[in-house]
Amino acid sequence: MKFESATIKDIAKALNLSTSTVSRALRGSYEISDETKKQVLEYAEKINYRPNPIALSLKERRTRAIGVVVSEIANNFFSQAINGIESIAYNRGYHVIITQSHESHEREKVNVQHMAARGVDGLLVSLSSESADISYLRELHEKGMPMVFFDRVTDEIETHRVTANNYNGAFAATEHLLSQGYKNIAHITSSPFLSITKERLAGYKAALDKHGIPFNENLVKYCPHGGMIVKEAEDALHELNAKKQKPDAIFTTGDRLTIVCYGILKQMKKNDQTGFIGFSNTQVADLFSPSLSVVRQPAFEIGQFSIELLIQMIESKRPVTEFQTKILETELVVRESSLHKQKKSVHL
Amino acid sequence: MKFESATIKDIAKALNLSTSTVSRALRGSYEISDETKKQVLEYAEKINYRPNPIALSLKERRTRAIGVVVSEIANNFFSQAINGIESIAYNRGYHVIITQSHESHEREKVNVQHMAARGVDGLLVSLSSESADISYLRELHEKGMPMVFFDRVTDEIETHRVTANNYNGAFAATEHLLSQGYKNIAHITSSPFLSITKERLAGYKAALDKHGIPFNENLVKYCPHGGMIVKEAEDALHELNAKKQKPDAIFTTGDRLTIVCYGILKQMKKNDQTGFIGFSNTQVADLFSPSLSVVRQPAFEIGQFSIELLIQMIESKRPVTEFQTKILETELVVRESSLHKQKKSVHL
DNA sequence: GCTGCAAACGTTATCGGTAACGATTGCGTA
DNA sequence: TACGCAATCGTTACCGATAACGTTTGCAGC
Repeated sequence: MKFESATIKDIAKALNLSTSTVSRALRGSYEISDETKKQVLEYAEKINYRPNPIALSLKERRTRAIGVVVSEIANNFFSQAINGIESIAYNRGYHVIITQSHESHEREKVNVQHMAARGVDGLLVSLSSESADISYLRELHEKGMPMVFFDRVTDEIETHRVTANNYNGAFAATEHLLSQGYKNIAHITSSPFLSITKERLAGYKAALDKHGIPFNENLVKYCPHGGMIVKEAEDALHELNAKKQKPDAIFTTGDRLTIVCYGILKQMKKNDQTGFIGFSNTQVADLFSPSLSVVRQPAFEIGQFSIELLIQMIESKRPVTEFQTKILETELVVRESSLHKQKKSVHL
Repeated sequence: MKFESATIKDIAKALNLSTSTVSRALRGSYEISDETKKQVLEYAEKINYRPNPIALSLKERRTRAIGVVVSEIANNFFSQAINGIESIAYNRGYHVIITQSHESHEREKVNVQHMAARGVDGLLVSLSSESADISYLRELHEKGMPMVFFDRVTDEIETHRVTANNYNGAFAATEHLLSQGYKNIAHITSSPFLSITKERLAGYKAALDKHGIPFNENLVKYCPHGGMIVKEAEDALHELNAKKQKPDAIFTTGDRLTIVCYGILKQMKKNDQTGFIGFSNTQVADLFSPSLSVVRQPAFEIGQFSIELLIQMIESKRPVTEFQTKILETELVVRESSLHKQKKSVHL
């Protein structure tokens, strides 16, 4: 099967004109007489002519398309960020191509290279948890492909970055748990390679430090696939539970990981005894039982900032050399899960 | 900024050959001497040559890209369906371009037409709730664009369709509520234009009929935007609650609408008294309180079937004239929310 | 030596569109 | 009359790749 569309040539033939005359008439060039313009426009309208974007891309070396790589769209943070991206892109005349890495470095690479070859004008990248080697991105960047990192960023490539204030978010969450009287706070987090993991760990440590609690490495558990592999989270929780001094509270990172851990905790019937808070942008935290306290990231705004910066780079005449790192504040939303046991029991 | 890539011309110039020789050498043509082939391949490897897909698309009139339109990716059903689509497309060498209509007919049209113009080889479409007029899709279809409808389908266009068994799913859910002793079952659903709405309503009616309960039109509430506009759901629930004979159970359709309604019901403090079940593919139904009974659709498989059929059409030599409507069974997952009050109180 | 033929490569048209450049026409003016 | 110029349109090159067709070799065979 083949999908055929009217071309400028069809118009030219029908009206006995040259293709360039038709082209100029369609673009309203002053060189074309009003009468010819009218003829061309009317006929184009009649046969529902649409310029072929592929031919245009080839000629103009731009596609007005922007590529996005995230780990999973079935993740509230990313789907909200994508909505932010689209909200701006749409009005600026750009189309958004979404791809998923599923936390696989290989998949990420294939997607990025395919989009690059297909001529996207720029890339918005949130790295997969496996992506230690990003040389392929660096090459692309050196060849002049505009890119902006968001959420999971890297300092190996000099360009714009947009993230939440992961340090502050983690600090606030940890301090909140401390303020509720929890003293033995575990931290379940994603791949240690990720920027967000490091920043959140630093915030967690700093809050402990401020309140004179020594940092205990054994209370930090890494789930490299961020909750995509449930067993990683199960193992983490069971290991924590096997300690002689069990943690009395848990602080998790990552939308998916938070939900998964909370589910496992419920299965273990520990969710009424253990303080719990996590990074999550879920819209149903209120429906959980106990309702779920979260650190909420401004995902929509992160998406908006990212694409603003990207479009700015794309449309810049000169190569951009000054890059900014935009950091947006998170929001601590306290619900039942992180309140102290005594206080919680009032609610239940 | 501009992103430059090596072309066949660069190779030709460097090796003092013509572009066609290079082209043929790269494709391993018998017309090219082994020595030349070796030279070309080595140099291509060295400069990391990748054929320009845009030029190829222009020439070959195919892109190996498939366009998908859904209402929202932040919807468990759709994100799971997309994962199913990708799982097949990836292995068959197709790339997937995802777009969202946000339940807007206009947006859907723009997205589809852009993808068509950009030369996707085929389309996977789940209609927006506003899409009463699909003439633009019919035109595209008549011009030979392969398309498969999934989930929200139409019988105005003769092509493959893939859906869940919405009738059976609704029937089972309603009958289940009846079996729990509920007698006054409300039905909150999406836009009346949608195929899924009609099918589910029919299943609901049939179950009532089977059990001798008269159908009451006032117990059916439509939320045309499927939960995207929360007020629609609020109004529906408040209207139902204002009746002198309040419904004792609610059956909802749509991932988003189900979650939204359940949240409102909780706000109204009615969720412990009202039986509740809804179409949803959420993975956190267990975490809700009371845990949420759902009709689960085989979203991943629906995605897989859809793209299988689409690729089949795309790669068919002759125009396809025999179309199938694939209907996959749903799964009734009973949890606390739909159990009868007495039984439920045991659990709480 | 001439012809025939195959091997190995170059030329050119093509996809659809844009733009630099050329060409033709009519008209005003020296 | 001839020249310049504007108005209006056509020709052609180009973007990157492929493929039909053409061309240049060298060598075998008569």
